[in-house]
Amino acid sequence: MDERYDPAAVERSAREAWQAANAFAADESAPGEKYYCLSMFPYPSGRLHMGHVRNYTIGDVLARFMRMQGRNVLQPMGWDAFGLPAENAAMANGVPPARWTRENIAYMKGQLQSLGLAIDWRRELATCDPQYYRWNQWLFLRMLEKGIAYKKTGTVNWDPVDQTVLANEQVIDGRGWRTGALVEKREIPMYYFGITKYADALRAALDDLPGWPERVRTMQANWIGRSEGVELDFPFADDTRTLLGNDGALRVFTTRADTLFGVTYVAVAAEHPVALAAARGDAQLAAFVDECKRGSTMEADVATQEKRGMPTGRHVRHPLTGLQLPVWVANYVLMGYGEGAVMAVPAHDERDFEFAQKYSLPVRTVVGSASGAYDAVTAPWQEIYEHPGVLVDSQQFTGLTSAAAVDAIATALADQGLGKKRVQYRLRDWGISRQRYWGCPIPIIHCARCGDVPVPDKDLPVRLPENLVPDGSGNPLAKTPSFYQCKCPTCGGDARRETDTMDTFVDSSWYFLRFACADNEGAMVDERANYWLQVDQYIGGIEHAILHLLYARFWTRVMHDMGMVKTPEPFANLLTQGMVLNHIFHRTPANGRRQYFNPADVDLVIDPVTRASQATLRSDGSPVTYEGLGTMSKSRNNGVDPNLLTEKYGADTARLFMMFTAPPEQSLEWSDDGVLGANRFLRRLWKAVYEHVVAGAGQAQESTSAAALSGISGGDRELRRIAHQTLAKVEDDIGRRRVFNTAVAAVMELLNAVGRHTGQEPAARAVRQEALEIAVLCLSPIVPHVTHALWQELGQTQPLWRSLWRKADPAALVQDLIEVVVQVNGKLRGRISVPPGAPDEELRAAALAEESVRKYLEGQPPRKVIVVRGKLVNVVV
RNA sequence: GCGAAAGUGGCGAAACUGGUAGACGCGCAAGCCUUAGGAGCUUGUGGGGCAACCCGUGAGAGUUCGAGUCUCUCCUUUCGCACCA
Repeated sequence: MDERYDPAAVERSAREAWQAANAFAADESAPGEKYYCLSMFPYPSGRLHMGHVRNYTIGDVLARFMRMQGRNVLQPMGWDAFGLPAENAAMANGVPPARWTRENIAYMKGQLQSLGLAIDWRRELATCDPQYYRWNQWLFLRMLEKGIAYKKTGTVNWDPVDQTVLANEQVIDGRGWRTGALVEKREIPMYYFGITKYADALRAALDDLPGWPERVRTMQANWIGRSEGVELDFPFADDTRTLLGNDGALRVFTTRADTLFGVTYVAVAAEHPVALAAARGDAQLAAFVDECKRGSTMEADVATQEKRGMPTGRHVRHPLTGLQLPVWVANYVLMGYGEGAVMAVPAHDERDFEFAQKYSLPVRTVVGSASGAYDAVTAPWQEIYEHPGVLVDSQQFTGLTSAAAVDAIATALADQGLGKKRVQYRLRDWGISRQRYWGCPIPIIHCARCGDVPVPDKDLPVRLPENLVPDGSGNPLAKTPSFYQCKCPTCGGDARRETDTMDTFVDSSWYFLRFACADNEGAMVDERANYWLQVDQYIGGIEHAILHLLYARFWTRVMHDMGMVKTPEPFANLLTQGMVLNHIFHRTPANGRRQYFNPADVDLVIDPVTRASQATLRSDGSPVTYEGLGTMSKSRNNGVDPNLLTEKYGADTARLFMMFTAPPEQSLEWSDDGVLGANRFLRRLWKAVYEHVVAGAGQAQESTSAAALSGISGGDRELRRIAHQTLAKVEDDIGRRRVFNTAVAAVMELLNAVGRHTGQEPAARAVRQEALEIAVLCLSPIVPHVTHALWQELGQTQPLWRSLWRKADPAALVQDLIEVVVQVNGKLRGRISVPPGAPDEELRAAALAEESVRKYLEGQPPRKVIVVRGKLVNVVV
């Protein structure tokens, strides 16, 4: 055995052994209960970052641990390979996105492999493979048939200079990111998935996901946003009905039907038909409506805008009082929610109040607090009262509580056919059309005679040409006749192929199903998906808490309803790992842009008393500004390249650092010293095994069976107890609690105990042999390479990756005497040693006999004595 | 604004069920060793005090024999959502 721990050699040989044995190939017919362990697949951006390393290490620890528990484990890996960055890189380098993407995949696969992940690479897939995305297209067509997918106009960000659609992240301060031109909103036809039909099912099923973090479930529930209310009609009081050509009423949705008698105006969104109709005869209004359409479609931007509006000149009648009310266009009303129109109650709604104040609209108070603290009758008009309460000035509903009034008013409206109770969701249908090149083509053909014709299944996949280079102006597919020119499948005439591609969230909504049967060319999924699904453990970043996870749940449910998979929910357990943080340093030169410096080049000193920080750039000795901790990112130059880390110390050190420094859900602070510490521990582990092995060289190996070790005593017995305690603790920490830092700490303690243990007689050697085996076994999911080597050095014939976890020997855990704490008035005053099963009376007597206790009793009997068996005795004096 | 989570040594953290606060590691200090290394080993390390002891988990109150843990009020930080009618 080498005296020195050489990570490069150790890791190479371990990986070769795994590869030669095809050690992590997952087989449906293998024994053991299945365990599907999945980390979110990466976007092939070019290189792995530390967030990936953390994500995949967590998954690998669980996958390897479960293997050792006898489970039949599947851990696959793939590539979320479509998307905008490839197009940007293509523009910058003049290389087709396909080539850029595939080169990145090849490089990053090498990086992943050097981390030693126990992955079944035979199942690898990339979403840009036609054999993958053909099934996107296929299911899209099935959804179209079922009416789950449909076409309607939607609003997009339009760059008038580049003549192209922009993603939200390409709009900066309302301007196009490349041209700086003011972005416009544009209505274009798009395809949608009817996820709102599933809103209630998706929301209700959140309660059946106990393995998901509470906060993710809350975020999803809020996103779906269920609210119960009343939809009601305000009949038009003028000729608007003929103008619109509809049944003659303005429909609104409200959750506060109890405030109906406080309505003083009705407000509609700029895109509302009433607004558009009114604008036709009113140039000023038309200009305002037009202005509202400009600007970003981002809701967060909309939210910060000042409230503005204009009267339409149109009027409606109050459904119950018949009073005439003006209709306003208001920029705070969203076309996409409810009916795109609201009944405005300035007295009881802050937004309506603000608007009414600005435009001098009347305020009518109709609810007061039940306690009388807020007197609705005498309340000044400058105040609003948003809480529920008791109704005033509301005809026959006066005196009812808000809750009762909602029901009574809804009934009254329903009787007249003017309204009914309804549930409204915040969630909107999922628009999947993207006017982009590098994505999955939407399989539709537009024919002048036959309309929008689905591509027949036999013609799938609609292949994306891979040789195009986008130039930033519009979608290259729309400029490639060989792609868009086609024949109509129905009439055979000349037709035009849809050039929009699908949102990349579609690609990632079902990849976990395809891993189960990635080689099946004849079907999207097969029975193997039912074997592996649900994913037993899904691991990924919190940034996917809403969209990806919700879309994946929706897609799985659609496939479930079509009878393609048995489970409606894809992920049984979810672990959201924390971010990887590092320090951020910058300088702002007088003339130029802020310049960021890598923390590796900066010395940081923080005064422990004043908290003042002093950061100095090493190269020039001058100060830089310290911004604090933040997520590792290219733009702030505070990333650490995983390659440098693995080249210097090896993958095991990187993995150990990640697992030891913080629990998986918490953010993790980068620390060079911490990495060094992890490496030091592995060297100590190596040395401990080395010294043990060398000292015993040439001797027969002592038996470490429980029977052989039953007669040991003293230090031997103590070490054996610690070893078996560690075994139990690590199993619990990894298997149940999902905390790895305390598992590592426990093994560190075990190794410290091994260091204190001496003796070369057979019994001592056997105990130490067993303790080292347990240490190596416990660490093996976390640092698989070095433990693979040490396991062999400890004389094991079965390779570690084939070995099973050991159960702690109950006999080893038994202690002759245990320490019990003695408190006086809850303060620690002493300790006594007693047999584990000692009765309360004995504990009480022993505690009272303690010198430290008698001192406080001063000859008096204690007021009270509390005995917690096996833990403590508290004497109250 | 709404919602959620979190505040513990010089630092990362531990304390899972109300029961010894600070395990484990980093850093630091002293000493030892040496093939002088990004090495290794030993010891110490919450604050105060010679000591007995006292004080200590963001602040303040409460429940309890006993509170980092439970309750209330407040402060701070982080994250998410954000004109959702």
